[in-house]
Amino acid sequence: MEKKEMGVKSEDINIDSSSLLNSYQFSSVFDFCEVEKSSSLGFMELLGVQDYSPLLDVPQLSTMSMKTSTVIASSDTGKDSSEVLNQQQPATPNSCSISSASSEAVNDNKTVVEQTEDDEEEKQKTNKQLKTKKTNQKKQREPRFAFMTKSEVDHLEDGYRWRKYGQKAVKNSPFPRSYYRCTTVSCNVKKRVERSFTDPSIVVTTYEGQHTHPSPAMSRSAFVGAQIAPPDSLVSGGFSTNYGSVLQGNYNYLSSSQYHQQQQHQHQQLLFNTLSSLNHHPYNNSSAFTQERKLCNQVTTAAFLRDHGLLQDVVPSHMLKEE
DNA sequence: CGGGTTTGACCGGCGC
DNA sequence: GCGCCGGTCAAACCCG
Repeated sequence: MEKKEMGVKSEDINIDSSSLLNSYQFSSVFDFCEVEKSSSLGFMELLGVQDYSPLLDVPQLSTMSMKTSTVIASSDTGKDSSEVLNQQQPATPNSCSISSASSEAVNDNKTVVEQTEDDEEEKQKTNKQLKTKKTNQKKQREPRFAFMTKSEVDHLEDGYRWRKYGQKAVKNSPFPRSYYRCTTVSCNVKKRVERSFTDPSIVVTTYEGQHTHPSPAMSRSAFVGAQIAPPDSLVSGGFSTNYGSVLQGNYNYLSSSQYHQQQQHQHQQLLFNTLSSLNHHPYNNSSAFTQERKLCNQVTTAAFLRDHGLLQDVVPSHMLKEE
């Protein structure tokens, strides 16, 4: 199948709909998330947007997001819609892109039934068949969140411990894709890491699922006294990433809702750091990039302003006022 | 020796 | 049905 140039075209977005300023800001999220409208709503939740229901009734919004979605999806039609940022090519070489995808039920049924056969090969075959039968029902995917990050290293430190379980060559790309699983037992979060081949300085990290536990770095923090550590300090509790320091603090004794909020905060922090790094992209003098960066900033501003009490303390004012 | 990585094989989904 | 491709498995290997 012929691969089509993908990307968010600025001209596809009706940015003159001033009467829909609020909607426009959200539509930017949709556009930059490069996801379908429905998936974008998951992203709204991620960003802490409580009430986005009015947006569903904005025809222009729907049109815009669907339009973009079509552009993105056109390279590989019929693909699993939950696979949003699995792009052979990034949206545009310089665009920032944060993707989210959601799916309903989770099927992590991987039970392998014990066999009493003596023949090893036969046993393995049978196991595989059973496994196949078990997972016969349409495989459901965990929610996914993708980040495009400008970074020298492929595997970005995010505070969790990962075990690599596979690596595959990516079609049309000289860079392989690595598959990681969270090492914590009973936590089936996965992550995919690949480098954009049109802009090798950008790493696309896709998280699948939600951690069922605090990050080890956080636990250490709690263990040594849970003090707020200076940024970029690993030993004293916080942890830094290649794209900036990620939140630190006490993860012990959190209620589930608090923990959920913390996780959300962490995602937001990752998002923020990603956008920050893109703000200093060397190629950001292109008009297309500037245009999209403006949108990005609006997106973050809009989303962050809706985050009552979580992010205002970490978002520098110049980021909020920029452009 | 335990935990992580590498890598070829395998499997399921999908398009033709 | 066949081939391609993304995702996963698991044996072999590596390393502290």
